Amino acid sequence: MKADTYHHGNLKNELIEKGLEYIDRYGVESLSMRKLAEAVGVSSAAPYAHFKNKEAFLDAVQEYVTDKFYDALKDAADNCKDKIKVILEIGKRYVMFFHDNPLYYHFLFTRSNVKLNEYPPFIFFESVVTDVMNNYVGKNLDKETLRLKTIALWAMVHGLAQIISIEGVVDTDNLEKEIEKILVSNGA
Amino acid sequence: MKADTYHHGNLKNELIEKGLEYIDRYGVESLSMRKLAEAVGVSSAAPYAHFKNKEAFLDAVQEYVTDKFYDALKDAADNCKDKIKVILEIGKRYVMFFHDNPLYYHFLFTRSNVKLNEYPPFIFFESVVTDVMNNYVGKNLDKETLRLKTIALWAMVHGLAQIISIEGVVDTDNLEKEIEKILVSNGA
DNA sequence: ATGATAATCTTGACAGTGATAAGATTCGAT
DNA sequence: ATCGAATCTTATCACTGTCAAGATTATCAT
Repeated sequence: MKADTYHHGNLKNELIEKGLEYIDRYGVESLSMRKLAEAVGVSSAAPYAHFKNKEAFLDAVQEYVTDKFYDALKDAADNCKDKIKVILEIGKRYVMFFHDNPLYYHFLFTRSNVKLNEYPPFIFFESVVTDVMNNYVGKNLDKETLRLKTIALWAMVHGLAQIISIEGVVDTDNLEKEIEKILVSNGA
Repeated sequence: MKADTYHHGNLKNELIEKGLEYIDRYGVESLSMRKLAEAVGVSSAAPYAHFKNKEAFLDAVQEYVTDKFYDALKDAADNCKDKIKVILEIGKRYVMFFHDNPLYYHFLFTRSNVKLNEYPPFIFFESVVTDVMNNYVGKNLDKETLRLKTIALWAMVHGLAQIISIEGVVDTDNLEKEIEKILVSNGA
């Protein structure tokens, strides 16, 4: 082997990104470590120097996508001047994120290692809801009610994301407006 | 081979039921056609007389579970005398169905062949919502609003099922009561 | 009943998969 | 420059989905 290429140099990251590309295009099921290794130009056992097994590799990709997802929600919140509408904007971005990358949804939420209470996007969402409810909406809700409200909102947005991104119930003409209508009509 | 056992007799159904058992216990990922064949007492290629491939087999199992799911929702509606509360009761049963069998959820909704508009449980749900809104709740909603309302309700219940069954946000002490509170606080 | 045809099941094989062990190559700190 | 650690290759294993060929049984017209 040539000295130049024996050590790849950036294998770990490149595997993650190539893996995500595959998942986005073909879904997790059709992803194999060997094909991935070949696509990156490395032998089939090389990835196992960086990841204990396929499961651990997928965990890493999942974390990578979760970061993107989190950033998207945060960006939606940051770019919303009217604080009253911030929950709605996050909800729209949530749905659109998976609408743009339908295969992400299954990949992210099919893997059973998500504990919502420790899930950064949810924690962020909860803090926003709390903030908005306490400081911008008149009502002063108690902790319990606030939590139930948060869960209900998250559930609706989450369910909506699946329905729209994967099962195509809503026609895509005016998708964002349509999403808004649905969310608003149910307390977002 | 002994004459008595060469023809299994009920292989197709038994494969489906054994397969479901596996999925319920260990998840789809760890299900292999060969193990399944062995568990049922048949050679590894036998299943392919009944199913074109693994995909087609899983489709059959999925249909089988979907029927159970549909029956559960229908049963919840039938056993509810107070028509005003029927949506709530369906929602509770929906969530509980997957709470009792968490691995069903991923199996059912991970497979990307569900089109909500042709999905019997959803069609049933939509008809119930329409009926209740038109005949038991005072409001006379137009078709468009009704449809958005239905989608929002379904999305919330659907999202809630995932959150509760898999991600364990709500403690299980008074689960049904808790679900009720969440749904009621958001228009169910 | 007999025989033909179809349905069902077995055996044996193939390529592809995740994973590991043993060894080769290179990097980095000393 | 050297030695240990990190990284990569080669070879191999058990397992998987699936198919082709043939064996066995069921079905049904005659």
